[in-house]
Amino acid sequence: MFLKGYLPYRLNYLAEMTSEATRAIYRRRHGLTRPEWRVLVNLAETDSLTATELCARVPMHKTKVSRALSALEARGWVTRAGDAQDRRVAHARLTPRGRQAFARIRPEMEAATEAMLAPLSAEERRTVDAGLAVLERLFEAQPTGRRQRQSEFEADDA
Amino acid sequence: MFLKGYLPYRLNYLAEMTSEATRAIYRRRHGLTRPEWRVLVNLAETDSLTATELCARVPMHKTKVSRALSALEARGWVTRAGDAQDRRVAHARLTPRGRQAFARIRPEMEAATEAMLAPLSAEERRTVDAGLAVLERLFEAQPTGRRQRQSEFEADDA
DNA sequence: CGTTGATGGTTACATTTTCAACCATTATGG
DNA sequence: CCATAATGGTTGAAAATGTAACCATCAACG
Repeated sequence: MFLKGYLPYRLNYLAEMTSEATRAIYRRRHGLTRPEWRVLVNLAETDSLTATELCARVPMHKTKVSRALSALEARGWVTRAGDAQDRRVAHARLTPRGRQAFARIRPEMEAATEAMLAPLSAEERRTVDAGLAVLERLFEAQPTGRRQRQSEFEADDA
Repeated sequence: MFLKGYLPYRLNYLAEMTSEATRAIYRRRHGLTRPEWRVLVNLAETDSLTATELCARVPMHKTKVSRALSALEARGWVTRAGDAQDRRVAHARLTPRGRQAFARIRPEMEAATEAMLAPLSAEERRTVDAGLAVLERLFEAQPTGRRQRQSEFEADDA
């Protein structure tokens, strides 16, 4: 059969399934879009990041990052400060309220993920991890045919 | 670290990476959206399907399926015929031109996928397959917490 | 310096997707 | 039968995304 067993299909299906529970949390419960949530996570992990650094880390297209930052700023969760050396760049960082929000949401997200994976044994988790690691190495090792990052790539959740 | 190693993130990243090459084909070369391509695949595999059956197989939200069918019909690749028993349902099937189109596109899609996976050994492919199979079983076995299908779920490519 | 080209980031516009409401038809239950 | 609810499918408006163009600044080089 053409469809089943086809790799991009399988990955997209699983990505969607695993994202469902967490999306409900950041989206419905906290009114965040996916880019906003991802930017929030990355800002919480580091002290401050420019939009370009966020693009590389998130990873997402710069327009999404730009809009996510604007939305989070409007919400009072992020501030942006200009750079002294290079006046093109702006350093974004979480406000205290932003950090509090992240501290509230993060455990909900982790709990939802863990609940979803609860039925898996340690052995099974290793099997999953090994499979994904193979593909990750593939794209790490073979950047050919792949846009030089900052691409309009999309990745869900946290 | 919170972000890396997080399952939905990893799956989405890989889904996006593996979808990139095939998307360029159905989209740029053949002017199809993702829902249209997926509907095309499923209609090519079976003789005829109703929109509801497509929703279950694709799987995608019914509005996407509806619009994909309309687009393919406008393109002359699909026809829809009413049901004798139940006048709400319509059976969609590919026209000869639709089948020809699929026959043209399919090998391109398969070649792109195979080219992408070419660096992987048979052993590595088994590892990938085993990992994905674990997760697939998880969602097969545990339909709890998951909308009763026909959900607005999204899956890429073929 | 002045021109040219790259880079960081935003904005505008077209396309897609989501969400809810909707129509038509069929099932259900007094 | 009649009312109510459920189902198959479509549509419209709002939200999100993709794409390209754009502005400002900086870097390179004559």
